[in-house]
Amino acid sequence: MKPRTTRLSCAQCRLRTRECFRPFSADELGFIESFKSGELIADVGATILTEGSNSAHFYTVLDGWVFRYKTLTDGRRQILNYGLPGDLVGLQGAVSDVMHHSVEALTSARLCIFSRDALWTLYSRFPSLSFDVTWLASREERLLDEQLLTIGQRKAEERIAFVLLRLFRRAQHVELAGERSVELPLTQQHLADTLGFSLVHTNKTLKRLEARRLFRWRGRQLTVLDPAGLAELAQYSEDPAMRRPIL
Amino acid sequence: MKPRTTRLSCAQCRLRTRECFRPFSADELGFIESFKSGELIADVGATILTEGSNSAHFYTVLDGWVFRYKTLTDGRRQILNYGLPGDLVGLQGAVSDVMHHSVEALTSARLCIFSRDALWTLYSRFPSLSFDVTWLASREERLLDEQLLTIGQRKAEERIAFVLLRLFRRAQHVELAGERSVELPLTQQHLADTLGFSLVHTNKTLKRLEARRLFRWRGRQLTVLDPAGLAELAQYSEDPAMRRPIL
DNA sequence: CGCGATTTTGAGAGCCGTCAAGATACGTGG
DNA sequence: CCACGTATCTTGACGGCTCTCAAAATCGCG
Repeated sequence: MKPRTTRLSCAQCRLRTRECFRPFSADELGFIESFKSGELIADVGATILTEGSNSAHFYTVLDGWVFRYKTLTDGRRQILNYGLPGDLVGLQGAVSDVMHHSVEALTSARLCIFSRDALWTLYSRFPSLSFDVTWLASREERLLDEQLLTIGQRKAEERIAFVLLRLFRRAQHVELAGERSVELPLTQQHLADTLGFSLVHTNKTLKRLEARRLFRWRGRQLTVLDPAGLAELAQYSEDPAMRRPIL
Repeated sequence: MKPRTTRLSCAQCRLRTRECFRPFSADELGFIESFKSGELIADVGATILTEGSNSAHFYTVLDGWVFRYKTLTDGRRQILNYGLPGDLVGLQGAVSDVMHHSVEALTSARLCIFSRDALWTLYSRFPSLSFDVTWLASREERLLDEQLLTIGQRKAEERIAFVLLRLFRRAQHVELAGERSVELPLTQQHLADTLGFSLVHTNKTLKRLEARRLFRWRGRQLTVLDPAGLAELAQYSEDPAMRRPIL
């Protein structure tokens, strides 16, 4: 009988069984297995990667939520994006030398650790996985493009509608959300720092939208009451569900 | 608006001789050569890629400036980033299926055409070039992160300082700018759509900065009078010059 | 029950958008 | 070479969106 390890083999990884991820060959799984150098458990608020440092690792989120952010010297903080299970974080630091943003755990989180040095081996031996990495980078870019459009051009109510609906759909896709509701681990301060608004203005806009019965957000529970209305307000276009890669 | 195509060997490509790009092996050059399926000449204002379409190609900018943008249904436009010689555009459409942004020529431009189908061959046969593609995607992500911080958190004067200095440095890096000045092909409307400001407010802020003698922008010529002052205002950190890849 | 974190609400100030009009630059045809 | 039209830039006035400051209410947790 095998000794019980703290880490699951990739083939048994509960994440991979979810419908939203593409299946992998035994070869691929074997390599990823060897590529993986452990798991990281991060408590709420723990800093996973720090801007300006050069990390030896990058990660796949296995469990929980994290977020990427940048700050200015006087403390202003911009949240760039959120990481949910299946998302890759820290690739940028692995490809270039220095991290240009920080990553923090929004909930307690479990991450799969990859060594940066091993990335080159992946590229030389597994074209399919290399392509996956590029796919993931390209998806991140798309999310950033959308966020830039949101912050640059959408008005307050549209911004909130867009960001909440986007997070809801992303959570749904990885089976973290039900048909109408999701447990959102954000505070209004997080949302404000995502939108580029002050906390006060975020709160007032949120209340106005709730009064319009588009959604209800109490405690950690976000309930989407009128998905179509939200989508119309935000000019949110649903993207076709497809099975995506994961490292 | 009608595209013409020509052909030029990659080994002789004048872009590659510039110091800012990494050297390539004969093998790599040979493959890129076969990978290249022609050149596209785009006139000022020509649309190179369209959001929602699925393009069969992606491109490297050889000459001129282009920009990526997204729009809302009522015409609001967010410029996401600019493409200068050496930059890759349209990779996202090649990796996923549909383009999620549009690309337009800011000046008349010449682009190297790559067939999307050939991307897979590149990944299976040239790990080094695959890694380059990922490097380029990661660099684009970094620029978007910065822009998100700029639009979300920086104030009007800081935003303009940051964007102008960033464009100036990028142009310098590819030898499009001199020690103190560059020919910027943007209108104030482009800048406004980049910053998320109205044209009027952009103009007034621009005048205020010129009055502080940080730069002068007359006609198409931008002259940086006080780089250190600009950098401090914008909290712009120079990144070390390094030789970067190009496809 | 008490404390810190988070949320909520009000008031006043200021940044930024819209509207409008004029000025300047540039290309084209007469 | 000038006239004219279009694109771009500039400036002023005014309204509104968003910020800051402040304080109270609520929640989460030991």
